[in-house]
Amino acid sequence: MPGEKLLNADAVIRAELVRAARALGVTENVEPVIERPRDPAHGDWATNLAMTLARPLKKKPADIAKELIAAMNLADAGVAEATIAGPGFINFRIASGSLASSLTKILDERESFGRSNAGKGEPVNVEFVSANPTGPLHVGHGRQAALGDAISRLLTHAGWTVTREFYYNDGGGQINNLALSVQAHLRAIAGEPLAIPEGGYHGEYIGEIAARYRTEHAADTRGGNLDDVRTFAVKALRAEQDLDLQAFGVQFDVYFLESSLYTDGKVDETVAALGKAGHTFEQDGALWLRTTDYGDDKDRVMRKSDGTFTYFLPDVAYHVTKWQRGFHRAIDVQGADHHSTVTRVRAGLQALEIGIPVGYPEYVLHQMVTVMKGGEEMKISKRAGSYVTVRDLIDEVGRDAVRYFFLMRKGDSQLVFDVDLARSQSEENPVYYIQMAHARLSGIFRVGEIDAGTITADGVRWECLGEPEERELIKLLLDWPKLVQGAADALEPHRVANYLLETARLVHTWYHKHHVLGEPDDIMHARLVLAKSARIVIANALAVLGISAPERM
RNA sequence: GCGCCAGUAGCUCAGUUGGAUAGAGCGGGAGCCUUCUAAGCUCCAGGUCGGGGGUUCGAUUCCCUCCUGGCGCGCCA
Repeated sequence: MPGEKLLNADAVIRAELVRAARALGVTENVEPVIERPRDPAHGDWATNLAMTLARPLKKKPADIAKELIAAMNLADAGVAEATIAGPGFINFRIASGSLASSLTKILDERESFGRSNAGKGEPVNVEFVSANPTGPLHVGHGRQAALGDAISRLLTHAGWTVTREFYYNDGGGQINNLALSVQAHLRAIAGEPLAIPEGGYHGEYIGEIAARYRTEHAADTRGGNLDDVRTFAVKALRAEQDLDLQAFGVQFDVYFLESSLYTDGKVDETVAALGKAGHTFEQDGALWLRTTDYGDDKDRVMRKSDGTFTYFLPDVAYHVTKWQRGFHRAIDVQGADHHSTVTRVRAGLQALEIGIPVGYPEYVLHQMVTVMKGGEEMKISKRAGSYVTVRDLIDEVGRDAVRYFFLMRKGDSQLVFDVDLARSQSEENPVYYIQMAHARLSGIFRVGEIDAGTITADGVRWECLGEPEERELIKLLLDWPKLVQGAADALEPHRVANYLLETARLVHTWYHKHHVLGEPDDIMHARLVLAKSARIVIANALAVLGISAPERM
C-alpha cells in the first residue's frame, strides 16, 4: 500500500542511504539521521549522512553527497527530487500526490491513528495527586492531576495497560492535626475561644466539617471522641477531593490507603525483611536503614524512638506492594519538593534484595506553580485559606483551559498560571485557538451537509492537494504517530500541547486561504479528505490531554 | 556548604535527544470580513540562547567552571 510506505518514507530513505554508503565503500556502522527540515524550502526530509562520512572517507561532504545520491534508488524510496544544500545536507522532496496519499492511513485508522503496541499490553502503575486528606486540592495537585492523567493516556496510547492510583497518607501525624483542628472548632461552636493547635489547619472548611459533625454526632458536640472526629473529617475531605477530581474529569482505578499497610501487616513485614537483609542498625533508640549503601547522602530513620514509623518506611512497603501486584513498571508523579524521597525509596527497595530494578519506580517531578491574577500572586482562597485550590481555578477559567495551561509547559519548568490570560481566553487563549480549529473543520461538513463518515480515500485525485499550506499540514499530520510515541517514551505531555498549537495554526492558515465547499468536485473531495484527516488528528491529540473537541463554538 | 531543577524576544515558555537564517503565544505597531465561524488571517518590530572555557565539520543542546533564581538537605509528609 503506497500510504503505508510513504508514511515510513524516512525509514525507506534511511535504508537506501545505508545501501548507498556501503556502495561507497563504508564498512563501519552507518546510522544516518533523517529529519524534517525546519524550513519547508529545504524539502520534506533531510539527512546529515554526507557530513558524518566526511571524516572516515576523507572527502568533502558535498562530493560524498553527490555520490550517495547517484548510488540511491530514489524512485523506490518515493523521492521526487534530491538536492545538496548548506554544509552538506541532502534534501529529499516527495511528490505532492504521493505525500497526500498517505492520508489514507489516517482515514482508515481514525481514533486509532497514533496508537501503537509498543507497551505490548504490559501493566504500568501511574501514581499521582496522592494528597493528604487534610484539605481541598491545591494548584500543585492540579498540575499533578493534569500531568498524571495525560501521562496515563499517553501510555495507554502507546499500548500499555495503565492503572491510575491515588495513595492516601491517612496514617500519620498530619491526620491527627486535622482531627485536633476540627475539635478546636467544635469547642468554639460550644462557646470557647477558637484555639487551632500548633501545626493545625486554618481553612474555612474545617469549621464546616465541625458544624456537620455536630449535627451528625449530637452526643459528642465538643468532639471528645477524637477517633470519631478523625474518621469523620477524613471521610468528609476524601469526598471533597473526589468532587474536585470529578470537576477536573480525572478518575482513578485504585485508592490505596496508607493505613491498610499497617492493618495488613505490610509495614512490619518490610521492617523484618530489611533487618533480615542486614541493612538496618539501631542508634539513639531508633531503627535506621543504611541508605548510604545505595547512594543516599545520609542514613535514614525508619522507626522513631517513640516506636512509630517515619513516612519513609510505609512508602517503601507501599512500593513493594506495587511490585508484588505485578507492576514491573511504576511511575510516581510528584512535586519537586518531594524529590529527596526518590533516592530514599529506591534505596529501601534495593535493600530488600528481592529483585526490584535500580530505577524502580520512575519519577516524574514537576516544579512549583504560582498563580497570578491582576498582576499579583494569588495566594488566598476562600475555601482553603492560605492557598489556591483546583476548584478555584476551574471555576475561574474552565476545565479545558486549566488542563491545557498545566500541560503546556514541561514539568521541569516552574509554571506561572496567569488567570487573566487564561480567562481573557474568549479572545486569545491557546486552548480555544486549538478547539476553534477543530470546530471550523467540523463546520465545513455541517454547513455542506456532508456526512464525514461517507468521505473516503476512494477515487481521490491526490495531486489536488499540492498547495504549500496543504503539503505542510499533511506532513505535520503524518508526524503525529512519532510525536505521540516520543511523548510517551519521555513521559512529556507538553509535546502534545505544542504539537496541537502548531497543527491548529496550519489548519487556520489553510482554512483561511483555501475553500472547500463549492470548489470543483475533485478539489472539493481532496480537501474534504484533508479536513477530515486534520479533524481526526486534532481530536486524537486533544483526547491525549483530556481536553474536549467541540464541533461548534 | 551539598543535591535536584531552571536561566532563550518586553512577559510566559517551546526548541523533535548535536544540525541549515533560534521559534510560538501574550504584549507593541500596520493591514484583512458580499464566500465553509474575524473565537480567524497577513505583515512589522523585538535576541550576547546567564558569563567564560572545552569537545567537532557544526553547540541553545554534551563536558568543566563561575553567576542568578526556585526546591530540598527532619526521629515532618
